Amino acid sequence: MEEKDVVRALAALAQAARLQVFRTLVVAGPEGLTPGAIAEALEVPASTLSFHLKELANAGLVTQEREGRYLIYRAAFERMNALLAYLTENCCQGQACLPAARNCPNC
Amino acid sequence: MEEKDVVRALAALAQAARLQVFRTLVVAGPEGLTPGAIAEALEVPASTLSFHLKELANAGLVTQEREGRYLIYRAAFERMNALLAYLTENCCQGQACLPAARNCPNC
DNA sequence: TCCATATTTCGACTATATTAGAAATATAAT
DNA sequence: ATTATATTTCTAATATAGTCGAAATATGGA
Repeated sequence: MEEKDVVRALAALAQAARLQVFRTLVVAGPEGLTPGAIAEALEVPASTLSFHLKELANAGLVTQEREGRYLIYRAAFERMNALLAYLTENCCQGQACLPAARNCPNC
Repeated sequence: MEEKDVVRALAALAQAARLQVFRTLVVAGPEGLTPGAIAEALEVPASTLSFHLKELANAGLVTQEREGRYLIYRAAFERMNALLAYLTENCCQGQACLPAARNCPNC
């Protein structure tokens, strides 16, 4: 992941409303969610949500797919992996800086 | 780490100049660096750098200590750990999303 | 074809962030 | 005391981001 992309991904997550949207999509998992469902869950106007989803999509953190009349947004887990990998490698260099093993039940 | 703090930390890193400053401090390690040294390395005006260091400090990602005539800034590794822990726990839920083990030579 | 629903785009506005020179402050050296 | 160096704070300007109603677009169903 290039530094430019890292900054874009960080910026996409560095906003309360957007972080919530992303977290909601993470919880939803591979099924994804429609903007309508997200808007209802987070009580945010459709046009505002659309703006934030676009930001997340531009950063590569969510994907969009049309399903008939609906759109389905999904968290892009690989991209999030890549972001975490970059931060782990470049922002903790030489330090004991790997909380993952301690904090994640899956490992 | 509270969501509010997570957003602040992400915002602090979500800016090219600041991410570079932070990475430079990470590379410098526990010794830290003076603003003068950082300014020279990154070729950024003193007042601009000062602004960015303050942002990083407000986010808890760097610490400041006075050493005589100089100030020494250091990366706050624990805080970075906490940020990574939050992202790992909350933004990858239930997914194979732990690149740390794969990417870090220390584990 | 016409209507209803889902969602985005547009537009105008407000708010926040970034930049960098100049002035102020802190400390050390002479 | 005075001067020099390191750094921050101030200030004013520019630039970027966020909000949301209204209008536009896309699709499915009657």
